[in-house]
Amino acid sequence: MSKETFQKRITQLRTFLSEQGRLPSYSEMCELFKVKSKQAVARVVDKLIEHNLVEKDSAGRLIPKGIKGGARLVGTVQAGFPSAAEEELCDIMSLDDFLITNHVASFLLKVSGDSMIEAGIQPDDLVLLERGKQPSKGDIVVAEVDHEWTMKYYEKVGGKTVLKPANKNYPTIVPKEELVVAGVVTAVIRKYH
Amino acid sequence: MSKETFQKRITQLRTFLSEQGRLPSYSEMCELFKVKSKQAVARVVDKLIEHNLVEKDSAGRLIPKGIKGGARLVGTVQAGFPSAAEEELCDIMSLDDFLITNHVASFLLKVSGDSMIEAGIQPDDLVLLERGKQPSKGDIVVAEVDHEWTMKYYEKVGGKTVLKPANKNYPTIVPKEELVVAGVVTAVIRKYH
DNA sequence: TTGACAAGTGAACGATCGTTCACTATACTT
DNA sequence: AAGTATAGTGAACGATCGTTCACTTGTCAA
Repeated sequence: MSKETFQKRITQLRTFLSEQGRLPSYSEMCELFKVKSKQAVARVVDKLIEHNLVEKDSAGRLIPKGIKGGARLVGTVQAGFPSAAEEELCDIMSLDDFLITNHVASFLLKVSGDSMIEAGIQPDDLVLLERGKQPSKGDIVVAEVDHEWTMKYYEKVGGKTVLKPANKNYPTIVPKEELVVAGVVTAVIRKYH
Repeated sequence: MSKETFQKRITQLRTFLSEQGRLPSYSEMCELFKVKSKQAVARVVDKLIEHNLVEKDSAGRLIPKGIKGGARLVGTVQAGFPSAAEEELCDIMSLDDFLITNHVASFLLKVSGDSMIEAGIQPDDLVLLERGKQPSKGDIVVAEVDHEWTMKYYEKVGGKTVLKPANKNYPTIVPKEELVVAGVVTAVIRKYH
């Protein structure tokens, strides 16, 4: 099979996966690849496994691996875009898998206010929170302090926990009564429209 | 079936999905749910479809819908965390699906330099680019200008395209020879470690 | 206590699954 | 031109798929 044909079929699989949420069966791949025999498909699948794009479970069912839903990570802004030829070599990265390490404890909150603007967190950004994680000095946390919710830097001053904004127009918060850290910010996501 | 049992089973499905990359078959759900009959599973599936968590394709195979890999979107920072009781009601959002609208034309680049710092884009952030999209005034673009790659605001001054940084220490770029817009920034992603 | 509904059992169904067989067609090398 | 992999064909296989049957058990309200 030519390299171009193989790449085209990977794209077809990727499209099917993102549309159907699963990999096609062998018969479905026959239609997809315009071939009439499952044996032909089986050879393609073997090649996919060689390239670490899919896996097989114990019953022979296909599990997506390198072929998942994310975007290609291709380099840096300075280096610019790779040529079309290099593109295919790059890793596909699922943003879900990349950002979310603890599925059950992760939440998204929309940012309101500009108290963390100097940390590059703007109003209407989304922050990914991991609940129950122990915050370290300098982490950004979402906390309930004196019955109000806020997002700030988690800092220690003289053995006492304080919450520092990343905006010089706001004061550092020294909790009077109670400080409940609800979660640690593990990622920031901003989408442009 | 009690509400708690149902929620537990949704969690089991979600775990299976994120581990195996697919939804379990009816027999596998029998083991997963600790029941012995597929009829029992079929009723659970019907309930999942009612709640819009999964779909069935024409052949009866299950397609994940509301049950996908993302994180729960639960509100705003000001409002804080919902109570544990409310949590389950929230939408699960796949970050892949949310951020990436055009799979084949989307790429990730790592940001180098601080020329967009005032737009909340810091060094080592990731930007999601859509290649080939027509930029509008005010969009952030990655472009090759006079043989160098850079990320800037896309602006028009007197009918001519210029690239403005979001950092007052950098000058506006007026392209001398050529300006090639490689892609428009559609999202910014920052991960803390 | 009884009745009604929900949840689970166990067995059967045709359809499709992934695998494997022997064979043919195409492409490329020597 | 002959030889050799590579790619595709077509048919068969047992296993598992999702569906459906009649039936039993569990739960809660009247």
